[in-house]
Amino acid sequence: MDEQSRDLNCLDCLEAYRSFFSNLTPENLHALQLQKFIRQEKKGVKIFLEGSKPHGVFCVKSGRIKIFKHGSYGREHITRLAFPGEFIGLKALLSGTPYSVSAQTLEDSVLCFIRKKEFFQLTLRYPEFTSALIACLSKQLVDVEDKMILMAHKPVRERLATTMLYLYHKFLVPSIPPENIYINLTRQDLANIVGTAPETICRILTEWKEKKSISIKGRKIFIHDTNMLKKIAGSLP
Amino acid sequence: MDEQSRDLNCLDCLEAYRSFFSNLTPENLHALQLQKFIRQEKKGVKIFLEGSKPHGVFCVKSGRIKIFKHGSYGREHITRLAFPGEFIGLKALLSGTPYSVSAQTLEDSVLCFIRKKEFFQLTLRYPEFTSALIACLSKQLVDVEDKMILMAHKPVRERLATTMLYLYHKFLVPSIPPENIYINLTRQDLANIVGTAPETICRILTEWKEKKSISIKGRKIFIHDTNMLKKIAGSLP
DNA sequence: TTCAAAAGATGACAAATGTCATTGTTTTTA
DNA sequence: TAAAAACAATGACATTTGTCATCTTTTGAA
Repeated sequence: MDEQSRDLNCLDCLEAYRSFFSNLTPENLHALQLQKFIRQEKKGVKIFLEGSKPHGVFCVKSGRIKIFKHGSYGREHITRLAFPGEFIGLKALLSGTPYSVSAQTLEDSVLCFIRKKEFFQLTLRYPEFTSALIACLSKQLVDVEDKMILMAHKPVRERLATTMLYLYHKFLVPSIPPENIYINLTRQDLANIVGTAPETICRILTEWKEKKSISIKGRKIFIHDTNMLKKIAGSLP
Repeated sequence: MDEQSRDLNCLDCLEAYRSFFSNLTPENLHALQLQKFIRQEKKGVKIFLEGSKPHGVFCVKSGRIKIFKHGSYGREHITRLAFPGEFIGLKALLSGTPYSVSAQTLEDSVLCFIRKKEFFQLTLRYPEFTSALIACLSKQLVDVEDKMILMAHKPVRERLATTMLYLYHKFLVPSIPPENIYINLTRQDLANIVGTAPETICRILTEWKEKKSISIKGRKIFIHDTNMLKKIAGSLP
């Protein structure tokens, strides 16, 4: 941990409206606020490794984090990207098992860290905190099951469309007009999310580009026609 | 609910050693025992439907239950099979959302039912019950993520090998010698778990049969050489 | 700003999987 | 137990996706 301080407020994270913290009462939040450490990291830094033991839980303050598993033949399987306001390493901490995944920054990022001991004190002291945790885990379970079905039962094109729509919404920020939002991931990372080869990603993207549904500037992917993607994803008739 | 009684003991379910209940104290178990209803169902009966609201949680006493989602074109995506000692509908109850899946018996089955109100009273009265729930959900999350990676990043042959090994272990019962254990599912159901067409299942099974690693009697699949399957599944070198 | 290294795009071909049709067998139900 | 219905197996062929090679463009570090 390169730098530690306590000068960022948890209320800032609340602004990341998708946060788990939006379930918490101000009292819970204040308790959390007193307990946390700040960790600033450059792009490409590993936060923790598959197999190691968690000593607490992280919350993303800014930046994006890649959560992944090493597969055979040096392949990488990305299980999710973590955005501001989201927990990292919650599962491992709660189940009392080593990390089942690794985490690495995709860009310069700031993380908050709450130590194991203080985290569990919070669960003991604030029952609503525990309820929020259970609701959060159940919700995650529903989401992962949906993703599992998507991966198991749909062709690559459909998986990519669904993934890009999902990412698009995650990248959306109120302060930036939607048409300026872009997905900024390597083709390899996209392939590692969708479960295919980077060449296949390129081909499908080129096809959609020719249909003017998206445009591509280097690594950046701009989405113009979400309805077209929704049709392919099967969420529109 | 066709029949209701209270004459089955939760300790019986403990014998289903894989049960969540093995995490519970005798006191918790006794409390549960007093609260539950019994529901006996024939093969093929729907226990609940995707989109409906949960009024409690089920626990499988005997039989096997198919948990699935309806997809496009009348397809069916099986997310899991529930065996004796396992909960059904826990996610939905805990997250306070409608069922995200449907449940249907694969054979004549007996289920226990604990009503919502009594279930949440248990969580309030017994903190260890809540901890067990959180650990259970976290564990499930790890499992589903593994399954997601399997489905997203592995070819059908590997997915089928992994699935069959998993099912084989689930079907194992101490009272029956392992060589008499068989997987008893339609090719369609297997395909709906693995995410492929039933024809593809048939072809791979025939291939393995010719290699003497399995044998097939009608619908029943006997596994002779688990190591060969483990090799294909990638869990052996 | 420049340049090396990394990443993107694309063609050619191979392999895996899906679809449809047909036939024989097992399972279910009356 | 017999007939009907559902299921399993298999061939032929279409489609999708993966792999390898090559060339171009972008990115990031000096």
